[in-house]
Amino acid sequence: MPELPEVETTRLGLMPILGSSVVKLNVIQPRLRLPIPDSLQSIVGETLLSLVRRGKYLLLGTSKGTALIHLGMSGSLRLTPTDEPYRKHDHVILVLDNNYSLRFHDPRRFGLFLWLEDEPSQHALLATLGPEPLSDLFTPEHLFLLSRKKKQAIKSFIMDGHIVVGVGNIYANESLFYAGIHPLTPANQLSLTDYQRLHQYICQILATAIERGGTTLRDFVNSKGNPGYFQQELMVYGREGKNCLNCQQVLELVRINNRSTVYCSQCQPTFE
DNA sequence: CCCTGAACCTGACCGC
DNA sequence: TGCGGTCAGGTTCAGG
Repeated sequence: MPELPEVETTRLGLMPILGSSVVKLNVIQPRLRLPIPDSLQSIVGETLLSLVRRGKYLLLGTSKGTALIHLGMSGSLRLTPTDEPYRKHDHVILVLDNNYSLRFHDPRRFGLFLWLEDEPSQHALLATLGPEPLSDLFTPEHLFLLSRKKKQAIKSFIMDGHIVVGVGNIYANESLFYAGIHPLTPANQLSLTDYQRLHQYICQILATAIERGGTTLRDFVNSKGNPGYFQQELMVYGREGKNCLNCQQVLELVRINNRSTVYCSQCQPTFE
């Protein structure tokens, strides 16, 4: 389930673990996207000091090093009573000193659970990431300048974590719909004005989703206050073949970089 | 360098 | 009930 809002919601829900110590580590399945390193044993005995999000990564800090965690497509982190039975696909268990355990669960195993001894921001997986979408470093000008030599589809461009982190498939679809931009538009064909609009909706949709604590965009209202945008579900994602909630046009489905892409041919007109 | 498609995995669902 | 195909919220990497 995890897009950036879910990762942030996970982080906030786990903040109570800070201050507790790890009394035991149990690695049941070390084969994730990258193997869980033996050095993760170093976390045993450590007090959990910080929990920070960078893009869709979570960084669990101790005085000796940092656990770098990614939930992939199907991962989750839960705090459970230590005596609760394991579930299938519980791969990593941090037993804490307060009768609770932190459990990393990930059926598809596209996630990560690494241990970094050095400055985390220097790690290869983090060093080249783009700005946080809800930070001052993410601006319309940033998108505009980086896009000038890119003829790839705008949807691929905003989903590239080296351009901006945290825009996953759902929110890429939704942002482009609200901005009225066809997802196949070459990135270098959009104007600064287009990027101002797109930037605004990326920020607004992510912030709203975080406020709501998850994926759904219940009651999301766009900046124009369009009453047609007040509804219970996503506007386009997963709605191919149904009517556009803004204009009733049947929503189209295309694949862009192997990802389902849904759009309204009337609200998101084809680029020229 | 740019870009696309495949790859990594398991599970849910759908049609036969 | 089972089988095969397709799809799923992420990211990296080979190859054109």
